[in-house]
Amino acid sequence: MPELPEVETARRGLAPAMEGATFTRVKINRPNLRFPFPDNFAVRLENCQVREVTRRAKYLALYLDNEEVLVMHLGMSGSFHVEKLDTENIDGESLHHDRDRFAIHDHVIFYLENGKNQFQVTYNDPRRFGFMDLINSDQLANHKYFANLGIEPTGNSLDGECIRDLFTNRKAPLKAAILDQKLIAGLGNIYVCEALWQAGLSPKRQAKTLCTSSRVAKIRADKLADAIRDVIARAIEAGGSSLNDHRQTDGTLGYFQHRFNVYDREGENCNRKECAGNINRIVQSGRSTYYCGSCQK
DNA sequence: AAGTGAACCTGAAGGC
DNA sequence: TGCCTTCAGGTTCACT
Repeated sequence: MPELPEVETARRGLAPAMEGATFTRVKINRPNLRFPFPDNFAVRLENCQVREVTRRAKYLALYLDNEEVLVMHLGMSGSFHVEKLDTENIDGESLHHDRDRFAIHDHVIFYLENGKNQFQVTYNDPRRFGFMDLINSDQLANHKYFANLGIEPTGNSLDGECIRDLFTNRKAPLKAAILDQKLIAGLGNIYVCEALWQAGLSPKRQAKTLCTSSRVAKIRADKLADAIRDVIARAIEAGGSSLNDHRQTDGTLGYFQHRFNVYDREGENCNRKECAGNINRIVQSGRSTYYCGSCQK
């Protein structure tokens, strides 16, 4: 699931429960996710206080008071569920309708308290492509997870000039270039398709075609940068997209999926006003690309 | 070096 | 009803 907006949504759900709170107990229900848990994972966390819950690209990084950082990636199907444990809601009528059914995939349970409240944070991940690791904070920036990450598509730093720098001499299709985490970090298959539609650019066009000195190339690069920032910002605002089981940490659904213009809309009409085309599905680098062949050039 | 496709794992959906 | 195939939000590794 989780592309940058979903991870940011998870971060915003975790922060109120975890920042300033201390791990009282950590329970792992299997020896590994995508990778084995680091040695003594639970013991190293217990009694640590969380200073800050941060996000970089699709990674969550929780800074702890012992100078370690809990790094977590949600893979394809990871999600968190936060429950406040209080006297009136001992058994927490969960908003997760199918929690029981998926409880076998509750691989990690964090218990925390902040002197006032107690929280249970459950990590669920059916496909187990996610992972967790503990890294010293002074090694974080140079760690393999983070060292090669590209620019963050949030804020205003990603602009047309930046895209032209990144895509210079790139022969790969534009779709593949935008998906490359070493160039721009955080976009996944859905939001790449959406951003390309919004910019009116074909996913099949070579990335370097936005880098010529022509006026039209510069305009295209500007439009693409604007579209990427806008799609990501709107998706974060909407609480991410909920496909299948994906929910926000309080169990409610994100709703950005109701605004998809191309993703998973094969055969349907293009949503652009003056466009009479419909949405095609092709496979690029082994993954589905959805786009309008009429208005994306 | 850069680009492509398979692999990792489980569940849902569709065809027969 | 069941069995089979295909596909899914990500990343990494092996290969051209």
